Amino acid sequence: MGIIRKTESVEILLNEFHDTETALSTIELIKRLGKRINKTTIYRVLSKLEEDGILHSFLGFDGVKWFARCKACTRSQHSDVHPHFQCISCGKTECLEVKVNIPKLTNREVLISQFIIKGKCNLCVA
Amino acid sequence: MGIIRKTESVEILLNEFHDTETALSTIELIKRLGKRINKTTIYRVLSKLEEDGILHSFLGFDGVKWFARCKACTRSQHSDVHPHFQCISCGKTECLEVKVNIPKLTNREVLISQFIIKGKCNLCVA
DNA sequence: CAGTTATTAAAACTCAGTTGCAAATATAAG
DNA sequence: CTTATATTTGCAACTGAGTTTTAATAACTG
Ligand SMILES: [Mn+2]
Ligand SMILES: [Mn+2]
Ligand SMILES: [Zn+2]
Ligand SMILES: [Zn+2]
Repeated sequence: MGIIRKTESVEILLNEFHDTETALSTIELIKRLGKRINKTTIYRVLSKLEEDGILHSFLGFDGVKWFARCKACTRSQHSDVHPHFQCISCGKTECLEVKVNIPKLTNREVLISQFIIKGKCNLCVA
Repeated sequence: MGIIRKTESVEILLNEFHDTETALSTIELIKRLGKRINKTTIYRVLSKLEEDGILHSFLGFDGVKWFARCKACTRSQHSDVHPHFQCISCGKTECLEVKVNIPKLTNREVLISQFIIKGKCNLCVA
């Protein structure tokens, strides 16, 4: 059950993602918006936006949840299966628009996969 | 600074991994050993064994930490860069002995990567 | 065995995320 | 515009994995 009503919280959160291509962690969003929106609401709106295919999420190396805008997903079809890149220097975390090769596994059914890469981003490589 | 002394805790924990090829979560290990070893000690010994290249770790989809035996790692060289498979039915989590293709990224330095796949294991596919 | 140093248990703590519930507000009906 | 109703929100309390602190204990060294 995704978003039904266009509330202020929904608009504020959508706006954060409107400005940027990079992913945002729940922590960062609470830091930015915690005075305007209760953290419970932030978590709830984010997961509703994910259900609606507007955002997708993944876990960073530290186990914190990150969200990023979807390109072409709907409520029924989530097609954002790309790797994510996390920079150890500046923290920037982004979607990598490349195809993931999921290895052929005999006798196993693959449902979801998550590929996360840690390193130095284009701005932080010396 | 890895393991220096052969203590009972170290032996008990190593023994858990000796029996099995599959990964074990910290949660499962605390459930199994929590009456014999304090959970703090479990966490500490596990991370020391990881430093020594005896175990390697990764985060499951729920953000819980899993550990598995290394094949050919040392303190200085961790070479366990394979995907991990987590079964949604039985919970079994295992190392996949296949090569991961890390996508070529321009202007970025790759340090670590984690690839985790969720699905149904060989025993649970109907 | 005795001295030194690493390791352990226990309890308190941290912190991301969740739950329950009453108050607030968006939306639709009249 | 006003009212009814169902969704959404804020707050406070909670959960649970993992960490920190400190004093006691056990492993190594000679
Ligand atoms: Mn993405
Ligand atoms: Mn493995
Ligand atoms: Zn960077
Ligand atoms: Zn299974």
